[in-house]
Amino acid sequence: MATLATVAAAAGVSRQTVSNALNSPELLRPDTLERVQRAIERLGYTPNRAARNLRTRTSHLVGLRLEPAVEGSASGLMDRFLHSLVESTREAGLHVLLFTPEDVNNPLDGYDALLRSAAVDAFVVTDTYRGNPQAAWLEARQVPFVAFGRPWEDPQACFPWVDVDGRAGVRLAVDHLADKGHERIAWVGWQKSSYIGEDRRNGWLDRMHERELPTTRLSARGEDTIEFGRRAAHALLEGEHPTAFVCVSDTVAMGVLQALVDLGRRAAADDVAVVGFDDSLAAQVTGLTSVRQPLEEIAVQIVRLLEDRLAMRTSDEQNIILTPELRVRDTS
Amino acid sequence: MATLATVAAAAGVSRQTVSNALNSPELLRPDTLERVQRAIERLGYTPNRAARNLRTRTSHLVGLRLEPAVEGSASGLMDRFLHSLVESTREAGLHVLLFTPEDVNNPLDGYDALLRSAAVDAFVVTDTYRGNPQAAWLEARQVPFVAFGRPWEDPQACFPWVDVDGRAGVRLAVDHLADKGHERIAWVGWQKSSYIGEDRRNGWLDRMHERELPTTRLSARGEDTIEFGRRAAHALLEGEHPTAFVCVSDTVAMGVLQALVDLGRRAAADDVAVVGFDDSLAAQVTGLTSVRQPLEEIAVQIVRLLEDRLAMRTSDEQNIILTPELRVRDTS
DNA sequence: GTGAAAGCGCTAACAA
DNA sequence: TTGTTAGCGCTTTCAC
Repeated sequence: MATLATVAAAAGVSRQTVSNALNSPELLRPDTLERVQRAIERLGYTPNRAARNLRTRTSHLVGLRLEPAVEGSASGLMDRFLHSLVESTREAGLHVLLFTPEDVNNPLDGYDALLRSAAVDAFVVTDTYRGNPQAAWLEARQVPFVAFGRPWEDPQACFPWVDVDGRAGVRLAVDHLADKGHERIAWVGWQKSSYIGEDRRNGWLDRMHERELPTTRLSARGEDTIEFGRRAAHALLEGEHPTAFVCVSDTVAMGVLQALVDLGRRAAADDVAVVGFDDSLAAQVTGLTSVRQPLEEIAVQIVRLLEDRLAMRTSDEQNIILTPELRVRDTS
Repeated sequence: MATLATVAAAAGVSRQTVSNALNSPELLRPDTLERVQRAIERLGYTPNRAARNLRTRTSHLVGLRLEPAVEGSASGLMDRFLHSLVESTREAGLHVLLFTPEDVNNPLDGYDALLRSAAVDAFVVTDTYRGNPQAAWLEARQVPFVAFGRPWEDPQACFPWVDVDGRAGVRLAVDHLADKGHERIAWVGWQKSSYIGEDRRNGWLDRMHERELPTTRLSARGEDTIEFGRRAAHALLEGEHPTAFVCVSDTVAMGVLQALVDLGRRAAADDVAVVGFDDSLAAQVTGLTSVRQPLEEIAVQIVRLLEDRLAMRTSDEQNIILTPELRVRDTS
């Protein structure tokens, strides 16, 4: 395997000159540079990562803790997000290193070991929906990181994060349905304890009030399960006869769709309309209209903030909220 | 940050002794070992990865090239697989490093750079459905790797791989349906050019013949899209009136389900039964019976083979075929 | 603009 | 059983 020394010998220069050709090419005289570059090319030389890491005390690796996917939940956002993130990190000269905790219930598990062994330079923190002790922990240790998800329980918390404006997403959904003439638009959401759930629900409330549409007894709250969506839809349909449903998630929306099948009705623009949230594969495949998170853009912004942080630049705006878009399909 | 030297000084031993305490504890006298371990504990010492990597010429990193997820396709297996893989690698003291190619159409892109920079020790190759030039390329360079997916186009190819017995999976589906009394069981599959598609289809053929059930004009082939599934189901229902469909994928199965809705019929055990393949989130969420790939076990076996390979052990059996199971739900 | 020297933190080989 | 020496491949510093 070629090393700096090999290349230097081949090009008839010293090792440092080769190193400079790679890291500060502007220091070399053009002809020397080209001679070195040809030698590098010819020998297929690539700098050894371990040596470079040891010397520079960086790894160009970003850690990401993979949380267990929930079976039976429609979303599966991680796949799309991961791909975008790996793509963005590549363009920034970084790589993504995955890890899982030994103890899933300990939100800090796994971070410490990677950090102490200097295996990663930074983290991307994604599991912020349950609160983010990781963020506080990392912040306290001055570890560079960017969160996907904002610190709901502590809005004052000062660290870089990127999040989606769920509220705006649901507003889009309500507008879409109201524009189609729907007036009795129901909300099927998560429990009050969920910050994200309440944020999305507020989008529904906002717009319904702005458009002077009724909301009384048109809202249901429960778990993120199909079964809950189904039960909620049955109850709502029996009571206030909504003509449309906006759901906090695709999973819940799938339950609503099932309820309509139970009743021999169709989820469609001309009967009962249904809108989900996440634009999961299940939504794409069943023709469910859904709010789509801009995961690609989120990844780009996360990496941008990460680069700022790694370069010790303080970004002017280190909290970014992106607006989702509505993917209209058969069910609305 | 604590180093070997720090710990050695704290414990009153030499650096090498600390190193041995970590890597060959059996060499130390119990009391020395304990003294060193206490110092390690007290100082919160973890060996520096870069230094260790440089010295041992290993990184304990496994590269995985992330292929773009196909929008509109139901499967989304990668999420589940990745999680299992990361879990298994953790237990083996390895980590997963993700990368994407700059040029998606070049199946080799990305491997070379990681290899030459000694950034990874090995690869897990997953995109074998299009043939596997990567495998040949890696094999030629004696790079340790294990493939998820067998070398269909070159069964003689000699490298470690783990795959799922799609044929057996479909046999399970046919058995299940035939046991329920179905006789006219249709196949909706991929084009003849797909090895995986043909393998699965053979499972259908096998069992149908063994049970002396008809197959003539009960088979359709096409792309992996919902639209194809829908069209195929319409055509088959008009012609040979099948009472059940076995599909090569959940995506296609979703199309079949839509066709049934079009015709005002129900996908259910007592009307037209439908079985998919992959046990995607879409299947879980729509109640589609589906063949589930044992991704967790696949990951375990891949890591086992990887460890063998990295330890230069030649495994007795380096090709492993695992049998999927049937997840029975509402549609059958 | 180029080269020589030093050392990042670790482990393999050997000496004590 | 423990310690000493050397060096993995690179970059940083400083002299030329």
